[in-house]
Amino acid sequence: MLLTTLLSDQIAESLRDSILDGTLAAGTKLAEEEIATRLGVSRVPLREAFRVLAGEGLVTIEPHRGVRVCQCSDAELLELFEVRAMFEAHAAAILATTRPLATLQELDTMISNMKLALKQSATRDYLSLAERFHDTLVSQCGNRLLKKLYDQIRLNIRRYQSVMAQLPGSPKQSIKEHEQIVAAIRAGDSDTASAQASAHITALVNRFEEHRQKISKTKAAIKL
Amino acid sequence: MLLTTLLSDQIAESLRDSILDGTLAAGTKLAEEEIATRLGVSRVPLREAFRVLAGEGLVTIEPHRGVRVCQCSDAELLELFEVRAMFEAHAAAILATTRPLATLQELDTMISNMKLALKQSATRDYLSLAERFHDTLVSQCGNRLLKKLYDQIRLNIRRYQSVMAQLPGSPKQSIKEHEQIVAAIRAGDSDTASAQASAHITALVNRFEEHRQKISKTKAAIKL
DNA sequence: TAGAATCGGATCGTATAAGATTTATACAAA
DNA sequence: TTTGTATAAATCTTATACGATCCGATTCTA
Repeated sequence: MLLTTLLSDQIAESLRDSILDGTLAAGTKLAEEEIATRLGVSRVPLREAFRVLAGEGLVTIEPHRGVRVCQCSDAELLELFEVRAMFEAHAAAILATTRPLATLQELDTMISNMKLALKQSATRDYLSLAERFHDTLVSQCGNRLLKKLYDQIRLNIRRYQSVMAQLPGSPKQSIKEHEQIVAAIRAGDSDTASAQASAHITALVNRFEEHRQKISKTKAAIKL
Repeated sequence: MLLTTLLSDQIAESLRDSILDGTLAAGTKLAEEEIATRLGVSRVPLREAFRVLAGEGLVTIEPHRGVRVCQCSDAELLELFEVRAMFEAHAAAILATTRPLATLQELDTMISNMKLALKQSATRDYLSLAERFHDTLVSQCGNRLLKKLYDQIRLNIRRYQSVMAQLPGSPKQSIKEHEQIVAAIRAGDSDTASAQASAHITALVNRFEEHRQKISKTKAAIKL
């Protein structure tokens, strides 16, 4: 059999997918024996895959206790978003100085399509486009290390995508924010571009915070 | 509570140290058999250690071809410094809003000691203090994820510390820059604090760039 | 009931072997 | 000399088995 990709990488990918889509929920224990037999692989590549996932911050390895899917607290989630805001703000600032025409057109097209999706109530397409918008921002800034670290952040955020998607958002306002970012980049205004990019994420976090407070109040009411 | 450390982690630490201090130079191949026997361990934990180091960006794993110490190009080194500048600028901006008294005093003390070390021509102490200054900046900003990613960046930069330390720098100017960062933080001026922190790194990069150009000119002259 | 000893289960590390891929070497052909 | 191919060697990858070690829980003891 011709093996082009390493088995350990295939295992990592498989487990990563399961963690990101929620099949393996936070806190789930990943028992070596069980998963090895389930995937039909041996312990050696599986343990290597665990190390990769641990490096990505998706699982934690506790010596002699096993591997668990990371449990991300609300505080850590906020830290995640703060770092994400920093990355996107920096990327936007760089783009405002380089102003690559192709990228700007690409961003314009995405915003147009977002408007279209919104008009057709295609929420799924809309969210997909929004995600691609932000990825493009960072991908095109020219710093590959920046992108690499950003991808790692996004990996962890993606686990909470379903939660974030259900927030009572205002798509119209969101689209406007995207347009403001692109406008600032096109104008070559680094400061404004980074400020807008940062504010865009902050707005998302604020909505999450409000939602979380409602939830905790509801829980408190139930307890009474 | 973790009573024992995993052998794979000990191996990773050992190899990491050797890479950082230059014992294992960039491009060196890390043959499984050879290193396993040299360290007196078996290959399973060694392979796990390789995965950890790969996640830290210190080695690259080429399927069926082995593991090599990463070769960092000049362009990648510049990217590294740009990202580092972003991190420190962001940390400084946060500190300017929180202004923790203890941290400010700590930074003051470090600068005093830097002046002292400079007066005594204790270059080693001076560089060590400068490094701690920057670490403190990021450690005290309150975002642990930020610090975690920053540490990873620093790990890679540390490999080139000996090169950077030999640059014809101006310690007096450097100390002045540190003072300006602290002053901006104390004044609660986020924008200035981040700008100063960023400029401080940019100054370092500029010195590196000038030095690199001299080197390449020298090499070109030799070839003629 | 509190603390110590014990036991089961899972993880960790080693050793060994077979399968797969790359690299080296030798040799023939252009 | 260069190019291409076939074989061999070396190394990496994966599988499997076994013992050692550690954690958690249960049981025993005072």
